[in-house]
Amino acid sequence: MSDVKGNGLPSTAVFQLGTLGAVAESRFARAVEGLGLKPKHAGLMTALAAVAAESQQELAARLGVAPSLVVTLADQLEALGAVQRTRDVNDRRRQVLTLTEVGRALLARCEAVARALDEELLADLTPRQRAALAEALGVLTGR
Amino acid sequence: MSDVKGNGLPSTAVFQLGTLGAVAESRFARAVEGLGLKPKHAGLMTALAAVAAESQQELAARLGVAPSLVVTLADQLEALGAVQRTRDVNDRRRQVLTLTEVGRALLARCEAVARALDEELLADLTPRQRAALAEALGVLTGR
DNA sequence: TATTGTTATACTCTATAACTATA
DNA sequence: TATAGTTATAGAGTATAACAATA
Repeated sequence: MSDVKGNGLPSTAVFQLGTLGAVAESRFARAVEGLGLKPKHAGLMTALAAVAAESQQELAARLGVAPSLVVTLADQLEALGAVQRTRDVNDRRRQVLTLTEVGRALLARCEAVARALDEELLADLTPRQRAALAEALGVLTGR
Repeated sequence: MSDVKGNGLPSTAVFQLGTLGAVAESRFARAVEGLGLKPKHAGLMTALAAVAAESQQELAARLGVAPSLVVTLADQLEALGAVQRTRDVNDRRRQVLTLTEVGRALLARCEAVARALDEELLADLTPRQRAALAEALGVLTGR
Protein backbone atom coordinates (compact mmCIF):
# COMPACT_ATOMS: atom_id res chain seq x y z
CA MET A 1 0.00 0.00 0.00
CA SER A 2 1.38 3.31 -1.07
CA ASP A 3 1.19 6.73 0.47
CA VAL A 4 -1.65 8.90 -0.80
CA LYS A 5 0.63 11.77 -1.71
CA GLY A 6 3.18 9.54 -3.32
CA ASN A 7 6.86 10.27 -3.44
CA GLY A 8 9.21 12.04 -5.73
CA LEU A 9 8.95 15.01 -8.00
CA PRO A 10 6.34 13.38 -10.27
CA SER A 11 3.89 13.35 -7.39
CA THR A 12 3.86 17.15 -7.09
CA ALA A 13 1.17 19.31 -8.63
CA VAL A 14 3.65 21.66 -10.36
CA PHE A 15 5.30 18.75 -12.10
CA GLN A 16 2.02 17.15 -13.11
CA LEU A 17 0.47 20.43 -14.21
CA GLY A 18 3.58 21.23 -16.21
CA THR A 19 3.50 17.87 -17.91
CA LEU A 20 -0.22 17.88 -18.63
CA GLY A 21 -0.08 21.49 -19.73
CA ALA A 22 2.52 20.66 -22.35
CA VAL A 23 0.42 17.78 -23.61
CA ALA A 24 -2.71 19.91 -23.67
CA GLU A 25 -1.00 22.72 -25.53
CA SER A 26 0.58 20.52 -28.18
CA ARG A 27 -2.69 18.72 -28.86
CA PHE A 28 -4.57 21.98 -29.06
CA ALA A 29 -1.92 23.41 -31.37
CA ARG A 30 -2.24 20.48 -33.72
CA ALA A 31 -6.03 20.70 -33.67
CA VAL A 32 -6.23 24.40 -34.59
CA GLU A 33 -3.36 24.60 -37.03
CA GLY A 34 -5.83 23.90 -39.83
CA LEU A 35 -7.53 27.16 -38.89
CA GLY A 36 -4.25 29.02 -39.36
CA LEU A 37 -3.99 29.56 -35.61
CA LYS A 38 -1.61 28.80 -32.80
CA PRO A 39 -2.49 28.69 -29.12
CA LYS A 40 -1.31 32.26 -28.55
CA HIS A 41 -3.71 33.51 -31.21
CA ALA A 42 -6.56 31.86 -29.37
CA GLY A 43 -5.28 33.41 -26.15
CA LEU A 44 -5.21 36.87 -27.66
CA MET A 45 -8.67 36.53 -29.15
CA THR A 46 -9.99 35.26 -25.84
CA ALA A 47 -8.58 38.31 -24.08
CA LEU A 48 -10.28 40.45 -26.69
CA ALA A 49 -13.62 38.66 -26.53
CA ALA A 50 -14.62 40.21 -23.23
CA VAL A 51 -13.47 43.76 -23.89
CA ALA A 52 -11.71 45.35 -26.84
CA ALA A 53 -8.17 46.42 -26.01
CA GLU A 54 -7.69 50.12 -25.45
CA SER A 55 -4.19 49.78 -26.85
CA GLN A 56 -1.83 47.01 -27.86
CA GLN A 57 0.42 47.80 -24.95
CA GLU A 58 -2.42 47.47 -22.52
CA LEU A 59 -3.20 44.09 -24.07
CA ALA A 60 0.44 43.02 -23.88
CA ALA A 61 0.43 43.82 -20.18
CA ARG A 62 -2.82 41.88 -19.72
CA LEU A 63 -1.33 38.83 -21.43
CA GLY A 64 2.07 39.17 -19.82
CA VAL A 65 3.97 39.19 -23.11
CA ALA A 66 6.20 41.68 -24.90
CA PRO A 67 4.42 44.42 -26.88
CA SER A 68 6.28 43.39 -30.01
CA LEU A 69 4.71 39.94 -29.78
CA VAL A 70 1.25 41.49 -29.76
CA VAL A 71 2.18 43.28 -32.97
CA THR A 72 3.12 40.00 -34.63
CA LEU A 73 0.06 38.11 -33.40
CA ALA A 74 -2.27 40.98 -34.30
CA ASP A 75 -0.71 41.20 -37.77
CA GLN A 76 -1.48 37.54 -38.38
CA LEU A 77 -4.98 37.77 -36.94
CA GLU A 78 -5.67 40.86 -39.00
CA ALA A 79 -4.59 38.99 -42.13
CA LEU A 80 -7.19 36.36 -41.26
CA GLY A 81 -9.78 39.06 -40.74
CA ALA A 82 -10.17 38.05 -37.12
CA VAL A 83 -9.27 41.38 -35.55
CA GLN A 84 -9.52 44.95 -36.65
CA ARG A 85 -7.14 47.81 -35.93
CA THR A 86 -8.63 51.25 -35.68
CA ARG A 87 -6.77 54.40 -34.70
CA ASP A 88 -7.90 55.98 -31.50
CA VAL A 89 -9.26 59.37 -32.57
CA ASN A 90 -8.27 60.97 -29.29
CA ASP A 91 -4.73 59.61 -29.36
CA ARG A 92 -3.64 58.73 -32.83
CA ARG A 93 -0.67 56.75 -31.57
CA ARG A 94 -2.99 54.08 -30.23
CA GLN A 95 -4.44 51.17 -32.15
CA VAL A 96 -7.72 49.90 -30.75
CA LEU A 97 -7.98 46.16 -31.30
CA THR A 98 -11.43 44.71 -31.82
CA LEU A 99 -12.53 41.15 -32.42
CA THR A 100 -14.51 40.90 -35.67
CA GLU A 101 -17.38 38.55 -36.46
CA VAL A 102 -14.89 36.36 -38.28
CA GLY A 103 -12.81 36.38 -35.11
CA ARG A 104 -15.76 35.37 -32.98
CA ALA A 105 -16.54 32.53 -35.36
CA LEU A 106 -12.92 31.35 -35.23
CA LEU A 107 -12.94 31.51 -31.47
CA ALA A 108 -16.12 29.46 -31.39
CA ARG A 109 -14.43 26.81 -33.49
CA CYS A 110 -11.48 26.83 -31.11
CA GLU A 111 -13.85 26.22 -28.27
CA ALA A 112 -15.52 23.33 -30.09
CA VAL A 113 -12.10 21.82 -30.76
CA ALA A 114 -11.15 22.25 -27.13
CA ARG A 115 -14.33 20.57 -25.88
CA ALA A 116 -13.66 17.61 -28.14
CA LEU A 117 -10.12 17.38 -26.79
CA ASP A 118 -11.48 17.56 -23.25
CA GLU A 119 -13.46 14.41 -23.92
CA GLU A 120 -10.31 12.59 -25.02
CA LEU A 121 -8.12 13.99 -22.32
CA LEU A 122 -10.50 13.32 -19.46
CA ALA A 123 -11.78 9.99 -20.73
CA ASP A 124 -10.26 8.06 -17.83
CA LEU A 125 -11.92 10.19 -15.19
CA THR A 126 -15.22 9.38 -13.55
CA PRO A 127 -17.93 12.05 -13.77
CA ARG A 128 -17.28 12.84 -10.14
CA GLN A 129 -13.55 13.25 -10.78
CA ARG A 130 -14.26 15.45 -13.77
CA ALA A 131 -16.48 17.73 -11.78
CA ALA A 132 -13.91 17.95 -9.00
CA LEU A 133 -11.16 18.75 -11.49
CA ALA A 134 -13.27 21.43 -13.17
CA GLU A 135 -13.96 22.99 -9.80
CA ALA A 136 -10.31 23.05 -8.77
CA LEU A 137 -9.11 24.37 -12.13
CA GLY A 138 -11.79 27.02 -12.01
CA VAL A 139 -10.50 28.27 -8.68
CA LEU A 140 -6.88 28.17 -9.84
CA THR A 141 -7.57 30.12 -13.00
CA GLY A 142 -9.77 32.55 -11.15
CA ARG A 143 -13.19 32.03 -12.66
CA MET B 1 -26.69 32.22 -11.63
CA SER B 2 -24.12 30.91 -14.10
CA ASP B 3 -23.81 27.53 -15.73
CA VAL B 4 -21.55 25.11 -13.94
CA LYS B 5 -19.45 24.42 -17.01
CA GLY B 6 -19.21 28.05 -17.96
CA ASN B 7 -18.86 29.29 -21.49
CA GLY B 8 -16.09 30.07 -23.84
CA LEU B 9 -12.66 28.64 -24.45
CA PRO B 10 -11.38 29.61 -20.98
CA SER B 11 -13.85 27.20 -19.42
CA THR B 12 -12.31 24.16 -21.11
CA ALA B 13 -9.85 21.86 -19.38
CA VAL B 14 -7.30 22.00 -22.22
CA PHE B 15 -7.17 25.77 -22.04
CA GLN B 16 -6.96 25.86 -18.26
CA LEU B 17 -4.38 23.08 -18.11
CA GLY B 18 -2.33 24.80 -20.80
CA THR B 19 -2.43 28.07 -18.92
CA LEU B 20 -1.68 26.60 -15.52
CA GLY B 21 1.01 24.38 -16.97
CA ALA B 22 2.83 27.38 -18.39
CA VAL B 23 2.62 29.17 -15.04
CA ALA B 24 3.80 26.07 -13.19
CA GLU B 25 6.73 25.52 -15.53
CA SER B 26 7.94 29.10 -15.44
CA ARG B 27 7.77 29.25 -11.65
CA PHE B 28 9.57 25.95 -11.34
CA ALA B 29 12.18 27.11 -13.84
CA ARG B 30 12.86 30.23 -11.82
CA ALA B 31 13.03 28.26 -8.59
CA VAL B 32 15.62 25.74 -9.79
CA GLU B 33 17.78 27.99 -11.92
CA GLY B 34 19.98 28.60 -8.87
CA LEU B 35 20.77 24.89 -8.96
CA GLY B 36 21.97 25.20 -12.54
CA LEU B 37 18.94 23.28 -13.75
CA LYS B 38 16.02 23.74 -16.09
CA PRO B 39 12.77 21.82 -16.03
CA LYS B 40 13.95 19.38 -18.70
CA HIS B 41 16.95 18.46 -16.58
CA ALA B 42 14.62 17.58 -13.75
CA GLY B 43 12.52 15.57 -16.16
CA LEU B 44 15.49 13.63 -17.39
CA MET B 45 16.74 12.91 -13.89
CA THR B 46 13.27 11.82 -12.87
CA ALA B 47 13.15 9.38 -15.76
CA LEU B 48 16.52 8.06 -14.63
CA ALA B 49 15.60 7.78 -10.96
CA ALA B 50 13.47 4.70 -11.39
CA VAL B 51 15.72 2.80 -13.79
CA ALA B 52 19.02 3.68 -15.42
CA ALA B 53 18.71 4.16 -19.16
CA GLU B 54 19.97 1.30 -21.28
CA SER B 55 20.92 3.83 -23.91
CA GLN B 56 20.42 7.50 -24.62
CA GLN B 57 18.18 6.68 -27.54
CA GLU B 58 15.97 4.54 -25.40
CA LEU B 59 15.75 7.44 -22.95
CA ALA B 60 14.95 9.89 -25.75
CA ALA B 61 12.09 7.65 -26.84
CA ARG B 62 10.86 7.42 -23.24
CA LEU B 63 10.84 11.21 -22.92
CA GLY B 64 9.49 11.84 -26.39
CA VAL B 65 12.33 14.13 -27.42
CA ALA B 66 15.04 14.04 -30.07
CA PRO B 67 18.16 11.99 -29.23
CA SER B 68 20.33 15.03 -29.81
CA LEU B 69 18.52 16.83 -27.02
CA VAL B 70 19.35 14.03 -24.61
CA VAL B 71 22.99 14.50 -25.56
CA THR B 72 22.84 18.18 -24.64
CA LEU B 73 20.96 17.65 -21.39
CA ALA B 74 23.20 14.75 -20.38
CA ASP B 75 26.29 16.84 -21.14
CA GLN B 76 25.10 19.54 -18.79
CA LEU B 77 24.05 17.11 -16.08
CA GLU B 78 27.35 15.30 -16.38
CA ALA B 79 29.16 18.62 -15.92
CA LEU B 80 27.22 19.03 -12.67
CA GLY B 81 28.17 15.50 -11.64
CA ALA B 82 24.50 14.52 -11.60
CA VAL B 83 24.70 11.71 -14.13
CA GLN B 84 27.39 9.31 -15.18
CA ARG B 85 28.05 7.94 -18.64
CA THR B 86 29.53 4.49 -18.82
CA ARG B 87 30.14 2.53 -22.00
CA ASP B 88 28.14 -0.62 -22.34
CA VAL B 89 30.75 -3.40 -22.35
CA ASN B 90 28.64 -5.58 -24.61
CA ASP B 91 27.95 -2.84 -27.14
CA ARG B 92 30.55 -0.12 -26.99
CA ARG B 93 28.36 2.24 -29.04
CA ARG B 94 25.97 2.59 -26.15
CA GLN B 95 26.26 4.98 -23.23
CA VAL B 96 24.54 3.79 -20.10
CA LEU B 97 23.22 6.78 -18.15
CA THR B 98 23.09 6.50 -14.40
CA LEU B 99 21.94 8.97 -11.78
CA THR B 100 24.72 9.66 -9.29
CA GLU B 101 24.40 10.46 -5.60
CA VAL B 102 24.85 14.11 -6.51
CA GLY B 103 22.03 13.69 -9.00
CA ARG B 104 19.77 12.15 -6.39
CA ALA B 105 20.50 14.99 -4.02
CA LEU B 106 19.71 17.54 -6.73
CA LEU B 107 16.50 15.76 -7.55
CA ALA B 108 15.54 15.80 -3.88
CA ARG B 109 16.05 19.55 -3.81
CA CYS B 110 13.89 19.88 -6.91
CA GLU B 111 11.18 17.98 -5.15
CA ALA B 112 11.44 20.20 -2.08
CA VAL B 113 11.21 23.26 -4.29
CA ALA B 114 8.19 21.79 -6.07
CA ARG B 115 6.41 21.04 -2.81
CA ALA B 116 6.93 24.60 -1.67
CA LEU B 117 5.53 25.87 -4.96
CA ASP B 118 2.57 23.53 -4.55
CA GLU B 119 1.72 25.31 -1.33
CA GLU B 120 1.70 28.66 -3.09
CA LEU B 121 -0.08 27.47 -6.17
CA LEU B 122 -2.81 25.59 -4.35
CA ALA B 123 -3.25 28.08 -1.52
CA ASP B 124 -6.76 29.02 -2.61
CA LEU B 125 -8.02 25.44 -2.60
CA THR B 126 -9.75 23.80 0.33
CA PRO B 127 -8.19 20.56 1.61
CA ARG B 128 -11.02 18.69 -0.05
CA GLN B 129 -10.37 20.41 -3.37
CA ARG B 130 -6.68 19.69 -3.09
CA ALA B 131 -7.27 16.03 -2.53
CA ALA B 132 -9.67 15.88 -5.46
CA LEU B 133 -7.19 17.65 -7.71
CA ALA B 134 -4.39 15.32 -6.66
CA GLU B 135 -6.59 12.33 -7.42
CA ALA B 136 -7.58 13.59 -10.86
CA LEU B 137 -4.04 14.61 -11.81
CA GLY B 138 -2.80 11.24 -10.61
CA VAL B 139 -5.16 9.46 -12.98
CA LEU B 140 -4.31 11.77 -15.87
CA THR B 141 -0.57 11.31 -15.46
CA GLY B 142 -0.98 7.60 -14.93
CA ARG B 143 0.26 7.05 -11.39
C1' DT C 1 10.64 64.82 -23.77
C1' DA C 2 7.58 60.76 -23.21
C1' DT C 3 4.78 57.20 -25.19
C1' DT C 4 2.72 53.93 -28.92
C1' DG C 5 3.47 50.99 -32.33
C1' DT C 6 6.71 48.98 -35.33
C1' DT C 7 10.93 47.00 -37.08
C1' DA C 8 15.51 45.00 -36.46
C1' DT C 9 18.21 42.11 -34.01
C1' DA C 10 19.52 38.51 -30.90
C1' DC C 11 18.82 34.69 -27.99
C1' DT C 12 16.77 30.22 -26.44
C1' DC C 13 15.00 25.95 -27.46
C1' DT C 14 14.60 22.03 -30.12
C1' DA C 15 14.57 19.26 -34.31
C1' DT C 16 16.78 17.50 -38.64
C1' DA C 17 20.67 16.19 -41.01
C1' DA C 18 25.50 15.13 -41.49
C1' DC C 19 29.30 12.72 -39.38
C1' DT C 20 32.11 9.24 -36.45
C1' DA C 21 32.67 5.02 -34.16
C1' DT C 22 31.18 0.55 -33.47
C1' DA C 23 28.56 -3.46 -34.71
C1' DT D 1 25.21 -2.02 -44.07
C1' DA D 2 22.96 -0.58 -39.84
C1' DT D 3 22.93 1.65 -35.36
C1' DA D 4 24.44 4.77 -31.14
C1' DG D 5 26.13 8.92 -30.15
C1' DT D 6 27.68 13.31 -31.41
C1' DT D 7 28.12 17.63 -33.89
C1' DA D 8 26.46 21.10 -37.19
C1' DT D 9 22.86 23.48 -38.96
C1' DA D 10 18.35 25.43 -39.25
C1' DG D 11 13.80 26.83 -37.76
C1' DA D 12 10.31 28.46 -34.47
C1' DG D 13 9.28 31.43 -30.91
C1' DT D 14 9.94 35.30 -28.16
C1' DA D 15 12.39 39.13 -25.97
C1' DT D 16 15.28 43.41 -26.13
C1' DA D 17 16.68 47.36 -28.38
C1' DA D 18 16.50 50.83 -31.97
C1' DC D 19 13.35 53.67 -34.63
C1' DA D 20 9.27 56.54 -36.37
C1' DA D 21 5.05 58.90 -35.42
C1' DT D 22 2.36 61.28 -32.25
C1' DA D 23 1.56 63.52 -27.91
